[in-house]
Amino acid sequence: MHVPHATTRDADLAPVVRRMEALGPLTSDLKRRLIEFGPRSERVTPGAVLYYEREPQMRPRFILTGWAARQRILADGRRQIFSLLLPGDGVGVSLRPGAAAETTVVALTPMVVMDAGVLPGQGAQDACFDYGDAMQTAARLDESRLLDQILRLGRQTAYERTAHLILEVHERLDFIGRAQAGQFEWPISQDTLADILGLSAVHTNRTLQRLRQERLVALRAGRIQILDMARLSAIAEYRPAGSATADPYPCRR
Amino acid sequence: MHVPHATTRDADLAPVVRRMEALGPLTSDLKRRLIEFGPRSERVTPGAVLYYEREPQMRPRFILTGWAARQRILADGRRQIFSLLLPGDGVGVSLRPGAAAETTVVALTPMVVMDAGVLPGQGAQDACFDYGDAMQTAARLDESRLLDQILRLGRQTAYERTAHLILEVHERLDFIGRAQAGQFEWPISQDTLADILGLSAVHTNRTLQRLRQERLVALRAGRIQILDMARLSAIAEYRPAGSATADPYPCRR
DNA sequence: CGGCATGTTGATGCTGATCAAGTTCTGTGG
DNA sequence: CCACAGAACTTGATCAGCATCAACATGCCG
Repeated sequence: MHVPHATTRDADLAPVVRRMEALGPLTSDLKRRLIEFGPRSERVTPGAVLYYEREPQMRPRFILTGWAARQRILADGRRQIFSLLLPGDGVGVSLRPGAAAETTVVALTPMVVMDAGVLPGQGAQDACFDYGDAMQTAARLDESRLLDQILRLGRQTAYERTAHLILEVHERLDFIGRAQAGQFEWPISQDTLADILGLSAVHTNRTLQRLRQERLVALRAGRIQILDMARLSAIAEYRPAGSATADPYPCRR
Repeated sequence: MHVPHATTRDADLAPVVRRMEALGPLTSDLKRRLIEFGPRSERVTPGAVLYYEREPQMRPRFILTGWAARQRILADGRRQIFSLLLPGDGVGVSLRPGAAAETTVVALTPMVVMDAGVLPGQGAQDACFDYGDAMQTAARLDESRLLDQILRLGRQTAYERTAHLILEVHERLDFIGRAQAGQFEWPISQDTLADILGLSAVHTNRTLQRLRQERLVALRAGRIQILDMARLSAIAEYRPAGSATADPYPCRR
C-alpha cells in the first residue's frame, strides 16, 4: 500500500512550494522541512486510506501528485465526500493539531505524498510547528470551500452543482500551474463525482452529458476542457476564492 | 438596530463563560476581556445583520442571548444557512483574523451580544489576540459542524436531516445548560429551518409533522421537546461531537 | 380588532433516485 | 498482439421525494 522511497523524479516539489509561496510567506521551519523531507516521498495506491476518522495521530503530509478525498460513510453505505485534496494540498496538516481527523481521507488516484512532519524521535505533539501565514491562508481557503460545498448541496440543482465544482477544481489546479487554457486533469469516476455532489451516479452521468451537449465542457481520457468559462460561471454563480491572496491582516503573535 | 448599553441584567455572561471554561483553559487575556466587556453588551433585533460577507473588519463578539445564522443568498433569492450561532458562541471570532467573513451573519431572534474585541484606540489587527485552547476547541467544533451539515444536505433525507439538526441543537444548548430533560428553546420559523436544511418551507412543515406524529418530538410555543432520544438518534445516525472535550494535544507556541 | 407573519393543507409536476440492461474502455495475462 | 475480465460509462423505464402553487387557518402584535 505504502511504498517508501519513490524515485526523486516523482518527488516533484513544485506544486507544494509553488502553492505555499503564492499563498504567503513561509517560515524557515517549513522551508527546511520541505527541503529535508521532499525527497522522502511515498506512493499511495487508489483506494488506500491516508487517515481514518477518529484516529488521533495525524502525520502531516503534502500531496505531490494525485487526488484524494475527505469522506464519511453512513451505516447503509451512502457515502459523502466533503472535499477534494489536490496536489500541493496538505493532508492532516492542521493549525489545530490533535484534532481528531473527523473524516477519513482516501486516495482517489495513484498518489505521491511527502511526509512533512514528525522528525525522527519526535512525538505527535511536536507535529505542531509554526507553518506561517501561508498555512493560515490555506486553512481559510479550506473552510471557504466547505461553505461552497454546503451551498452547492443545499440550494443548487445538479446542473449548477456540477458546473460549480468543475470551476472550483479548475481554479485550484490553475493556481498550482496545472491547467492550460481551461484544460486540466480529471481523474475521477462518475461514481466518485456523484458522492461529491450528493447525486446518484446515473444522474451525474446525465448531468455531465448535458454540460457537454451544451458545449460548456469537453471531457475525455481523464481530462476536462472548459469551453465557455463565462457561461459556466454564470450558471454556477461561481465566485472565485479571490481571497486566495496573502492574509491582509497577518496575525502577530 | 444596535442599541448600546443594555442593562446589566441582560448581560448574562453565564453561557459564554460556562461554554468556554468547559471547552478548555482560558487565557487571562480572554478572561480579562470577558470581565471588562461583559457589562457592555448591545441588543440586536431579528433580521439585523451582524456582519456582511466580504466585509474585512470583524469586530469579535460573543452571543449572550438569542440565535443567529451564517448565510449566503443566491442571485435569484435562494438562501442557504451554513450554521446556527447560539448563546455562548463567538461571532467574527476567528483564529484566522482578517479572514473576510465569507458569510453574512443575521440575527434570527432578538439578541444580546457582547463586544469582546477591540479596545478603544486599537485597529483591526489587534483584534487578533490569544484566545487560548478553549477557542481552539471551539473552532474545531465549528468545522465539525460544517462537515455534519454537508453530510446532512448531501446524503440524508428530509426526515433524517431534520432529526439530525434537532439533535445538534440539543447537544449545543445542553452543553451551556439551556436544555432540561430534552426540552429547549426553538425560536426559528419553518421558513428559516427550511433554509438550514436545504428544503422548501412546505416540505419542512410536513417533515416536522411526521416527527411529531411518530412521537419523536413535541413542538409548541417556541420550545421543542425530544420525546425519544434513542430513536431520534438512530434515525439521524447522530454522533455527538464527543470531541467537545479539551484539546488532548494543545499547541505549544 | 385588524393586519401580517407563520403555520397548515391539498393538488400537481419536476428533479433526481432506482432498477436493469447494455456498451465501451482499460488493464492484464496468454 | 489479442482475448478477456472488470471497471467505468451509457441508456431507457419507472418511481418517489420533494418543489411549487394556491388557498386557507392560526397566531401574534400593535
